[in-house]
Amino acid sequence: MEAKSIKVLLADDHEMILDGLKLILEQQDDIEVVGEAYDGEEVLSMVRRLPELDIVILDINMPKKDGIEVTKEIKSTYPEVKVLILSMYNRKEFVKNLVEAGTDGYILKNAGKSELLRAIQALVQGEPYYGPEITKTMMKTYQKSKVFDNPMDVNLSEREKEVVRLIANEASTAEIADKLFISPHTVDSHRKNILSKLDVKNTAGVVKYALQTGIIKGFDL
Amino acid sequence: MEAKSIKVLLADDHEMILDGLKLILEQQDDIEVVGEAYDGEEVLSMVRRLPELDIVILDINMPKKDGIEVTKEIKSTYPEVKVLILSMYNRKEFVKNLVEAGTDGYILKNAGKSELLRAIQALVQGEPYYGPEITKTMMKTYQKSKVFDNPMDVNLSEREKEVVRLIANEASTAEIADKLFISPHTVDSHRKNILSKLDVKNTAGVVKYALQTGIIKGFDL
DNA sequence: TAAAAAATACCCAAAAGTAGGTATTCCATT
DNA sequence: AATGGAATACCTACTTTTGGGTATTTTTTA
Repeated sequence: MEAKSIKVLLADDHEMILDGLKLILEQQDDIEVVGEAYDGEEVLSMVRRLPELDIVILDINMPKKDGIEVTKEIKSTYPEVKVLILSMYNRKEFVKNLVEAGTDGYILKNAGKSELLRAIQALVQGEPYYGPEITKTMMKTYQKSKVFDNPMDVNLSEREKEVVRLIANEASTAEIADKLFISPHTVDSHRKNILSKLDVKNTAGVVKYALQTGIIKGFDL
Repeated sequence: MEAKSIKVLLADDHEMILDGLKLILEQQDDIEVVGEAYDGEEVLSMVRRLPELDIVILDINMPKKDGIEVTKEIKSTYPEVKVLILSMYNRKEFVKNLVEAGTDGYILKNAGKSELLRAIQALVQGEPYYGPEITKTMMKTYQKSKVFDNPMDVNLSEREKEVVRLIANEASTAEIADKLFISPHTVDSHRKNILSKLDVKNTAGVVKYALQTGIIKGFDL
């Protein structure tokens, strides 16, 4: 007999995905969806208000506060609440940051329903769950970066992120300098630092990174 | 009483989304999911094999053949089958191309379950259905482009798409020329044509377009 | 088969980005 | 008080991209 059902909070800014997930989970008689949120801040306020919450299922790219920040805040205040990340992408920096933030699980959206349920079961039993693709990514990264010599933090400063956003919006160095009220020389310096931090070769790499990590949104027609 | 249920074919390369959609639709007693596909070619072969199919629900970004191509092929052979596009993005070129391809409906993934059902109902009654955001996009574009003077086709040729992919993968003009066994001059020409076709200012714009339209995948760590 | 579209290739010049430095100031954390 | 990171700014030099053309060949389509 089921002692009590697993209480889940869902967060995704795509309503349809949210609806779908909800149905998948509600089909299970040992899972109960106790809340839904559309952005990071909403998640946090709901976590505060919901006692006995077992699992929070988070999309990485959410308005207001992204999955990484939300995870950190949840884990610092309610470490017993499990956090499962559901993401479209599989970028090494993501995985790294999320593991550091204290995520308990991470699966891709192109995983199936069965994997989702497996992940949830793992989490309630206190085990972490990382999907096979994620595991592969971690392995690769682990092999390459000899862990010790290069800490290689891919954390851009706020200013750098600002520059990245402008670059991705097709601004030139001169235009960026204008908008930020700084010298073009400085923008150049930022660009150089960004290239080396992200380990990309040129603007193309920066833009790709910006879109993939959600530093800029895929929307803006 | 229901004369007969609406037969739907689902296509999306993200299994979880597929599972979710399936559940949403199967909850409705007048809708029947008669097939699921993970890529464009699969969709086409299923459409051929499934008689009496009413609606195909398509993601734009699919492996092998994208939503636009699939729509065109379906519409040319089976014009009575309704095509509903489900997309993450709302880019004006998308909407334009899809309308031209003969789509019957287009909604965003951040629309809700209710809108999905409404769209399906509209389609079976022979009416087109475009979500509110899409309509807004169309209005905007319509206002700006005085329709007559600039045809402004945003259809990149295959070769151009190849170049775009390489650009987005951080290749320089010289490197692209090498890989494609053509002169750097030619690559330059392609770049220029791409910039003007996409109406973007620089590489950043090209990469953004590539990612947003799925010309390149968000995956490749 | 004629016309249009796509792919190819080149020219010149200007603008922008990349790569290697150095250096100062400000701010936070030890 | 000191170390270190972040932001600022400049220098030289080289590479790449962009913008303005023109032009030939191949492929597609009307």
